[in-house]
Amino acid sequence: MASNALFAEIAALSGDPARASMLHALMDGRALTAGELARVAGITPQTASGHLVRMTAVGLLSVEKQGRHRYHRLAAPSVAHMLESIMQVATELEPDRKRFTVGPRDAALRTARTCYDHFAGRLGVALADALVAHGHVELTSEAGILTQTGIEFLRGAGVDIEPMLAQRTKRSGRVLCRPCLDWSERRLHLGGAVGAAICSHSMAVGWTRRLDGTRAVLVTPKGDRIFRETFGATFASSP
Amino acid sequence: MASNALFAEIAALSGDPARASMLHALMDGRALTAGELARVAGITPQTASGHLVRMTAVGLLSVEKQGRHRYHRLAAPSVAHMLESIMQVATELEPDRKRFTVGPRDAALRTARTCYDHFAGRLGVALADALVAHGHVELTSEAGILTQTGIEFLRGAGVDIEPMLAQRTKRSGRVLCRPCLDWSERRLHLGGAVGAAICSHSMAVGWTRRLDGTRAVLVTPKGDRIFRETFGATFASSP
DNA sequence: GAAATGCTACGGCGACGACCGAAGCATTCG
DNA sequence: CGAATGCTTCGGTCGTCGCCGTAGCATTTC
Repeated sequence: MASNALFAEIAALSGDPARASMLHALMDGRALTAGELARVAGITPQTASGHLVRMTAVGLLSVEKQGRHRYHRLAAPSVAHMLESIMQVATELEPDRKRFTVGPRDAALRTARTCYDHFAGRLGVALADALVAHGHVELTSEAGILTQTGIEFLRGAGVDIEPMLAQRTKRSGRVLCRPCLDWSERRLHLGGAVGAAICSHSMAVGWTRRLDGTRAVLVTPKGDRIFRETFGATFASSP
Repeated sequence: MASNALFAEIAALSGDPARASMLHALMDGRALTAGELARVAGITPQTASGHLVRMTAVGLLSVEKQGRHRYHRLAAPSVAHMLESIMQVATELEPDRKRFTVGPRDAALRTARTCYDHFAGRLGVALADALVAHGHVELTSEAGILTQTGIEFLRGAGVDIEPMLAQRTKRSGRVLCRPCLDWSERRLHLGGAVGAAICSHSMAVGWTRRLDGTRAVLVTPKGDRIFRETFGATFASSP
């Protein structure tokens, strides 16, 4: 197989601490500037620029020029999925040293955050649990499906699922979706197209909004009511 | 998040050409000796030993001592899944230079091989296609499910699916499974517990057997008949 | 017991690459 | 038009790591 070199290059690009920090910061699906990424990684802009050029050249990142800024984002969902899977291995191999350092910022991240294109943290897990409990979704570590009642439920909640219905399998009338292991909660939550649809709709109608410049997500009072009353999800904003 | 260092270390370990070769060779789920892995990677045993110690220390590999040999294998399915996901990114980013160099060995690999614990290559794709065509499996790039008729079909074919039935979701009576993108065929095939069950059963009853010391798989005449007549899979042993 | 095999620890060499300072291009603002 | 901002390119330094040769330990074989 000739692609061994490319495989190694991709893994090596992900394997430098500074680049890993940048990729991690990009995992919420937003586009960040080179300066922001440099700050996240704790390196100078020159060094960050070099890293970004390399990752873009290989195709891990895509760049969009806007004024004097250059916005970088993950080039494809498969890249996000790869980072997830590496993170999952890291989570499994993590020794028992206390799991994650606790800080104010981390607290917000654990409460609710985005994971590339869907919700994670306690919010993501709570929503997934609620959907499973009501029979709207079935979920295992290998795969998930949105049931017929789930399709109707989401449609009723205003979440646009038409694109997903187009790709659903003929016989089932159900939409397959992807499970995603949350690294802070160590629980499954809802990824894939279904999770993305819920997340983007929540942002669009103001159930949630992004917090400053991080992956953290704020649940608005309106969203809190919807999630509790309509979705039936119970989660506390503080652990 | 404190696990950034571990994330980077895991990716870096996968990112060296020699180590990548070894991990790749281990992706069929078998356990190989340090010497075999050294030969695969094209390095001396001393160097390979160093690599293996490091990967084992972190937890990517597990070792089993047997006489004067030390057998190394991937430590967990999540590691195989991670390697798959990196390979998928590599496949997507591969420039148009002709896909894979053709050689006698490669031809056998493209016909039928194992992918950690299930079938890949034309055999894997053909089996997945046939199961989908008969309504036994539904498959998208995000997830897959084994339908009720699929459960009965596999049971009738003698494939042990009891362990999977134990983890199936209550309401559906269906077993979720994992899709896996084949890097040579660029098509989905059947991974996860369902794919593993089919593969191990095929090996056990002699429908297939491993070819010398590689990932390549030979379909026996008996297996060829079963796959064609019972599964309804059509695939040619030469492209 | 001695030789052979498989693997691992040690030491040194060589190269790749991560990093920053200085300098140069684009873009925006006053 | 200058000044400021954001980013990139270039040169040079330094640390890390992949590699092998030698040597040493375990296990098997004769």
